[in-house]
Amino acid sequence: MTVRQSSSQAGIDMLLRRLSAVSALSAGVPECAARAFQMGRAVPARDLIVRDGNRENLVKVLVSGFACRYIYLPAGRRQITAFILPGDLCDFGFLAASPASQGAVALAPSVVMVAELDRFASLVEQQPDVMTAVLRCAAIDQRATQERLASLGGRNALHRVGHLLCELHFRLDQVGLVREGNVFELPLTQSELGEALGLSTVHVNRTIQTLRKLGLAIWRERLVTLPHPEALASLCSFDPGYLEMPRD
Amino acid sequence: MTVRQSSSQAGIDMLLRRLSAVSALSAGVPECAARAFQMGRAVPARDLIVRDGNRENLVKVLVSGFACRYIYLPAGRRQITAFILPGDLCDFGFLAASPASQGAVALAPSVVMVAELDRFASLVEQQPDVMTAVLRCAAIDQRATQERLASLGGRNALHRVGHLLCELHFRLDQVGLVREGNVFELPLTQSELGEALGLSTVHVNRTIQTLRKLGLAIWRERLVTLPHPEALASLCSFDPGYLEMPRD
DNA sequence: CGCTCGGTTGACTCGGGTCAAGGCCGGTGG
DNA sequence: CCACCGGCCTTGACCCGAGTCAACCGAGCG
Repeated sequence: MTVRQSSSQAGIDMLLRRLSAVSALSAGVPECAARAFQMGRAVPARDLIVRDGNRENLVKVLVSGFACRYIYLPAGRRQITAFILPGDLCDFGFLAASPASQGAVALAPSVVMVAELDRFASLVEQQPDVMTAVLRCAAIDQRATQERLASLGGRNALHRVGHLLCELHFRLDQVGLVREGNVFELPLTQSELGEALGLSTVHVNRTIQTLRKLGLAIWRERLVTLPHPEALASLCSFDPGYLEMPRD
Repeated sequence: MTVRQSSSQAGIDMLLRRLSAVSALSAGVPECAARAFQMGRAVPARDLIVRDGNRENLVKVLVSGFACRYIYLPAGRRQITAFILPGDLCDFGFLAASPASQGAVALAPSVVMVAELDRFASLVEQQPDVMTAVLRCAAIDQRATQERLASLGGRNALHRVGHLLCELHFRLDQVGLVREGNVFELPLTQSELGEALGLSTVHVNRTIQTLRKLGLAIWRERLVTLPHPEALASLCSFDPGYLEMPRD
């Protein structure tokens, strides 16, 4: 019972951290949100979180772990279109009353928290701030996709990898998941990185090594360290503007 | 006076064509929409339609012509993230009460129709169908971005160009802008195509020629002809699913 | 104990970028 | 009216970043 309580609370906390990074929330939100969402469910690595084309009428939030959205090219190649971090909504299809446009899959053992769409709708009705925040998250998601498009269109391998590391560092920091010394967990394989960046596994590997030799990023045993985040950001011309909402 | 009327009517028509391709609209929509929007304004090629980061509180619809959204890489390279066709909304930033995430610029002489945000809000209040349709357009826009991401990540030049031609053919057809014989206007330079697809101008040129030699696409004098749209679609594995909403 | 998966390395290839030059307009100014 | 100029398209020569193929290593696991 206590376990369920605390586990559920952790999920709500994470969601609130994410939402409040994006717009101010009024005082009643935590309680209302807690009523809308069910307890988190564990999802093993590689398990589907959202099936492509579904119509479940559920709003899903990643509580912990690591996930991604993807689409398949007919050639069999999988293109990762977005990384889903703790606090993030897994899919924004529900906003348009449309089926999920793409699948989402856990890349590491994860916990996912779910709300029925009608319960979420009444949450939003009581707490309009939440709607604003969610729409802003969707807008940021869209911008991040576009930024990655620009990466694939115009940056070389080194800049792509570095830029993505900067993005993940920034986003994880927003929800309090970066440790002392700019260290964070990155439970991805190099091949998955490649699927997101349009690079082969081999080349991702070599690029990581270059970054290590440059002293700009050390990635070992699922842990990434960025010794000089500003230097890396400037090398890859990473500007977090696209991940934030301007304060009014 | 009559000119204003008819010109304004053409804009509303185009918008309605686009919206009703995506979800059913109730009978009152045309009249309400006509009240919300002002008459179209001509925009010469290369002029800005939306300034990056603005907060104009305007909803803009492209009535005729051709436009794109873009972001700049610090290297100076411009990445085109979306093509805006007649009937399309130019920017979805207003949905999140956020500034425009990116600029939009006319690529050909165009006409843009504008609604004040509060007038648009009352249109949406009276006609909730419009909100659904707009959200679906935003969702489709997002999917198209992801599809292009997959193109840059996993397709070669021939497939990228062919796939984009298929997409434009499909979308122009949706709003009635494809002529007999699968001919449509494409007022773009090859360099602009390259900016959207992450290819150099030179290579776009060679690729177009290959498509012509294959008899799959003839592009000359701003006019594109697709002699065998199905053959091109199958070569590039173009599946328009991502541009449609499933019928309920 | 052998198998699979992820990371690492080397050798080779090739798609597409870059540079450079020439041709074809359409616009502009003398 | 013509000369000039700047976009845009086209072509050729050359080069390099990244893909592919192949092999090996270490760790976790049935």
